[in-house]
Amino acid sequence: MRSHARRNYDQILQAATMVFADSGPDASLNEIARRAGVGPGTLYRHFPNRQSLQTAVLRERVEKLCGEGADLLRLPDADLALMRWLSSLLLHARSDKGLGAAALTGTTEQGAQCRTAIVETAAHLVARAKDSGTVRSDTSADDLVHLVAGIGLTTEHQSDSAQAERLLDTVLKGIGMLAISGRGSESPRQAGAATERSACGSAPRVPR
Amino acid sequence: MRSHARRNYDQILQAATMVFADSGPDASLNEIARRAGVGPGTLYRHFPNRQSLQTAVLRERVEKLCGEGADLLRLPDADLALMRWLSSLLLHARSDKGLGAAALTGTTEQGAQCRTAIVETAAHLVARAKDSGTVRSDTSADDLVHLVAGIGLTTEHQSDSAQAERLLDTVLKGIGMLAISGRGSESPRQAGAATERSACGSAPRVPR
DNA sequence: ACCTGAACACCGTTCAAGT
DNA sequence: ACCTGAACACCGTTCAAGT
Repeated sequence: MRSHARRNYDQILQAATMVFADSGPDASLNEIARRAGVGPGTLYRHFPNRQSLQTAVLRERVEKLCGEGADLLRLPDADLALMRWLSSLLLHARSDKGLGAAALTGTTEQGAQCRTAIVETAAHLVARAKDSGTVRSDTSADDLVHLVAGIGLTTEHQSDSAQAERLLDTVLKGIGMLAISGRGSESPRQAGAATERSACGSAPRVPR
Repeated sequence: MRSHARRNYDQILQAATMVFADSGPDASLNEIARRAGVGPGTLYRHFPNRQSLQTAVLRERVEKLCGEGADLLRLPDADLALMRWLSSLLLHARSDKGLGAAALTGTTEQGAQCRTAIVETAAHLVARAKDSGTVRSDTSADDLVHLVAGIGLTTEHQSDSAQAERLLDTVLKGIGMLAISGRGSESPRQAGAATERSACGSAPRVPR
């Protein structure tokens, strides 16, 4: 019978992934249960609250995101590494109509756990960018994650990510990156996250 | 009979103000109708959707906020004026558990109207801060409002506003304000929005 | 003509009844 | 002992029935 329960768990997770992708973080839990072919009680037994289901769906993505952060620590340019990772974090926050950002701002135990992993990854990249990069020493990793989550939330209804990337560039300038050239900068092309990313194309992110 | 309808309208608005303050932007519309002593249909007749009720509650506050922005245009220091107004905007966004920010990111006609008024006010202050202040010329008023709304959303569950103000300081630095002293700044007290505001105390914001 | 609340479909959540 | 879906209270929304 244990295998039956396990199968239910997997089906709920699979259904939740689909429904959250369709309808965003506030999707109906009953619909998820319906699509998984189980009763609502079964869903609640496996996932006591909405956020535990959200974070379960996001778990793999968050692990991948943190893994990418660890890889980027090997990149020679500390600033570039942090910049790239924050771009990925923004992509994560904006995924599935703000599901990533919603999980990041949650207050339950599962949400806090998810945020802790992300903030720790950010902290490593930030520390290195302070030491060998241009990032100001008073920069807080937790603040940075909150700012990116905020950008994700405020742009979550936009399908285009252009504005979100522009907002991230402003934040990057705010912590000392992107070579601010002072008042009334005339340079039409700042080396922002957007342009950096497209210029880099599909090149591997970590040198061997 | 028209006066009766008018009285209903006022009672709904008054009830909505109370309930939104208690329960935030997602408060139950039926409860608002109940507290106003009317049926749900009456509420829907006066306010066809949730956002029209939210913006009606916020209308006075938004007008006051825009009025404050117009007053601040008379302040000699253009940077300080923009800084103070963005502090007020953040306060607005965070009010009533994120009601202000929710109205700012909405997609209905009423929400767009509310946002337009705020972005226009921001645009005047930004333009002046570019001309006679330190704000970079590529700064967008719309982006700025989105950033503040994002900070409001990402900190809406926090009763303390300390982090929100810190995040705003980072954004201000990102647009060229707050006298960035370069990499690894050692100065423990940046002249941020938070400290500026408390240092100013209850002094009038506009000189005569 | 304008206003209204009973009624509908749906939601989140629980817990008595099953295996 | 573990699992479950019928049942409950509530939500947003509508529209036939009232004045």
